[in-house]
Amino acid sequence: MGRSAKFLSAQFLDAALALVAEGGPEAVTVSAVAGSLGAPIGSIYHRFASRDLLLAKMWLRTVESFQAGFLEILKSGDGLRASLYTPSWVRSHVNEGRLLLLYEREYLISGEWPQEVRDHAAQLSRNLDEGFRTFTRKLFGRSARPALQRVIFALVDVPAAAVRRYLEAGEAPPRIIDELVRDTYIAILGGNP
Amino acid sequence: MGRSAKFLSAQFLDAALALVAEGGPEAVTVSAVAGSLGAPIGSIYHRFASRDLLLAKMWLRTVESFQAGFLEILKSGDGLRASLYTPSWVRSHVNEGRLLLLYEREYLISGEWPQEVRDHAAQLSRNLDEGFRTFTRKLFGRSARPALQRVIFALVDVPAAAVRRYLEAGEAPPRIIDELVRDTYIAILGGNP
DNA sequence: TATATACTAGAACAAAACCTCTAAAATGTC
DNA sequence: GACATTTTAGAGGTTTTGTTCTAGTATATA
Repeated sequence: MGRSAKFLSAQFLDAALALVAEGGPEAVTVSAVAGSLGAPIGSIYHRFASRDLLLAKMWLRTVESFQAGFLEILKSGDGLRASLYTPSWVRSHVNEGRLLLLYEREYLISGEWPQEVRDHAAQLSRNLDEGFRTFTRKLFGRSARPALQRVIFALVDVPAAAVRRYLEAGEAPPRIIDELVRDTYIAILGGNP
Repeated sequence: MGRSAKFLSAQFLDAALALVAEGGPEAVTVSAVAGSLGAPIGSIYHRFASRDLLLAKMWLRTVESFQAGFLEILKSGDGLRASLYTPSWVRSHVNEGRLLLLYEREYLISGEWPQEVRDHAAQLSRNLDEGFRTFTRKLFGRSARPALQRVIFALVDVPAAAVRRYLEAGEAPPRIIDELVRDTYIAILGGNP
């Protein structure tokens, strides 16, 4: 049933990820991806209709990987642990961390997104929203909007901020930032009904 | 002493800034900058040796503008007010905020930086470091490294994080984030000798 | 007014990007 | 072994980019 593949889709995504992490989105040219695997350009277009679709798939795969672990903790209701998930995850996923935290999504995939990608992204976004909303309800009772903003700040924005400058420098985030994230979490969400 | 200028350097920088803010660094093509002013390409190269230099000058001008106000407050010793400077500045400088907070510097100007730019950037960086160090000494006595990290977290990283998601969405940061930044500041640096 | 000078104007060029397209290679099924 | 199908292979087209270069234009000063 046909020739067996020499290069898998995942390999192209991995190569693209490494290129983004090292040189930013514009380093991910189709020929650079091919070149870093020793693969021909044709093999990439055989699997991905366009460069944009390759980047989008890479982005979705990475977000999904991050969110899976994050949502699991969030659903357990342990907010403090959820806030520490980002530093922890980033330490074992440096390239992925650089992709998600250093580059704007709209900028990574310019122009119109393919429908398939839009749907997947929308679903991931819904899952995350849902997770935050139920967590917020659990913590504050009825989810008033300022409450949700506090939660997102403490669980997403602050951990990302703590980690970003180290990712930019290409270093692993030091242990001290866990303290900072924890202290901030307690200040923002700690003393709550 | 020669023909009077129809287009000033600052106009090119302004146009480039608007383009970055709207479409990211890759939207800043030389012809796009020229086009948005109705200027010929030659006029740009008459003032800037290369596209990279244009972007670098734009970046330096923006950083300098931000830092001037920030350092003034920092020198006064009012850390809380310094932490609220970022949200405030960003509200009145949306494009500049997007430039500084959304795009990695190394990525904006790819490759080697011209010497002149490196010197200027190094000086700005020294000024900022110096400001943080004296502030930290004032607050903690001898500047131990973890103390400096706390200061940078509370004064730079957290305010930037609070603001970033609104800049990405193209909105002005709401007032509530000032509360969050303030609460975090107090938690991280508030109860100190 | 004449001239030197600062600037505008944009055509032209080389490099690089994305993508297409044709041909060949390799493998499972009859 | 022959065929159908999947995949590799990469040369070539089109578009866009940064940059150069030559020619022309307008102005301050003498």
